Amino acid sequence: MIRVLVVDDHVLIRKGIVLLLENYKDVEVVGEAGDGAEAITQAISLDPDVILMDVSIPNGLDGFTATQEILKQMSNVKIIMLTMHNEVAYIQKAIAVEAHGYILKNSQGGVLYEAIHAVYSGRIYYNVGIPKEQMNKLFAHKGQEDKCILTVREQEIMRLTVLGYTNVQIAEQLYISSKTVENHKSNIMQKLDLSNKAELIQYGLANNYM
Amino acid sequence: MIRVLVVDDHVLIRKGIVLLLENYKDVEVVGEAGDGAEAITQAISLDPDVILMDVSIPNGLDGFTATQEILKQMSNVKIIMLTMHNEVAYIQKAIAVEAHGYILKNSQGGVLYEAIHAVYSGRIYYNVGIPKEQMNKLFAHKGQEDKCILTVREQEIMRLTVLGYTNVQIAEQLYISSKTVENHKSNIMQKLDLSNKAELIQYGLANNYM
DNA sequence: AAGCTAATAGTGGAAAACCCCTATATTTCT
DNA sequence: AGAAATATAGGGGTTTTCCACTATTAGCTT
Repeated sequence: MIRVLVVDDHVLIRKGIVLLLENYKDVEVVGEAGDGAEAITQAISLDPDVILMDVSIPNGLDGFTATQEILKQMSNVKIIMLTMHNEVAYIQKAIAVEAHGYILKNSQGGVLYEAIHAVYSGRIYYNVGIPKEQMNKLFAHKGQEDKCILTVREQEIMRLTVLGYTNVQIAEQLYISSKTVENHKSNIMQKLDLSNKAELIQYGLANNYM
Repeated sequence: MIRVLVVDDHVLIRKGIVLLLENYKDVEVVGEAGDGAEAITQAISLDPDVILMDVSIPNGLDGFTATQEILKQMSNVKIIMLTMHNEVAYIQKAIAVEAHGYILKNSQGGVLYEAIHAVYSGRIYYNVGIPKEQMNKLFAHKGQEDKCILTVREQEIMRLTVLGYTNVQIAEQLYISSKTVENHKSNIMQKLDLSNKAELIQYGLANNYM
């Protein structure tokens, strides 16, 4: 029996996935979580074999950060990232936090089952829509590129910027000064070598910061 | 028995929803579709009682457009929009295309069942996280805004705006003055009853002006 | 202890956006 | 022919960005 914890902020989707998993006789859903913080406490108290972790869960603590936290405290659990996006930036991030699996929400149901079995028996299972050579390159460059990736705060700024909020509106939402927002923005631009706002927005859109 | 068609591009989520629905004895899932075009053909051939329609389905034909098309050809079917976003612009759009229901993916499972029953028996079911007065205003303004369709030029301005270009950059691309761009923008905002840039951008993103 | 990074906040000036108007030529609808 | 919609452009004033700096604090790393 593989004991699974399901993490997704959308109740409907989470319940759906749980039902889907309950079809399999050797899989048991032992718990559910709706955000990153809950995921961490549930992981510790339930000690599941596998965690299905949605990437874009709310309340600051995203799926990657939660994954990192959990793996820091529990070395035995296997974590599969679950997302709608097959953007390279996400996959890179998943590799960086050493997630054991990565599958897309528009996979067939069988893929989910396969992934659970694969990571449970110690394998790495990345089912993504990008060429194998590129995947290998990503794994090879592991460790290098977590320095060219945005911090959690920067990601949040990026997201809100893409959504068209002004610096002042972003500042209000995050309880910081609009000047700080400005600074984060220019740091992001420097990190990603972007030279104007349009490029920033388009990078954000391409990498699904929405 | 209420015959339901489920439309969502993410296979995993779709299967999950189907399983969720199959728990209810008076609901029968008669079909599934993964994009707008498929939704339309399935709707016509299966003649379901209720369609659960995800908003952000790919391949150009989004959930709203598909809904409009289907309702144009079949007056009896009830359509519930299903989305992650409770943005006003989305809800407005749902009202404009005369969807019978609108629920969020992070609703409880029971909400889905309630919604299906409500629309099946002829009621309107909008379960959204915004105040009632605002909802009423949105419904009151209905009819005004289905003629509020953007002109070709306005759509172009919208697209470039969403992509983060400044007024001057847009002006250069279209060989017009930046003042004209400004005017188009404010016309768009007036037409769509949007009060700031963030709403404009989010409307644009929601409606795939990218 | 020294150094690094992330997050915070500021100054000050130039550029751009935003807002509320007016105005004109063209096309399209009635 | 007259009215309405579309696309164009500008004036003038207020607010916001953008840019190039400086600076402080907290939390790591070595």
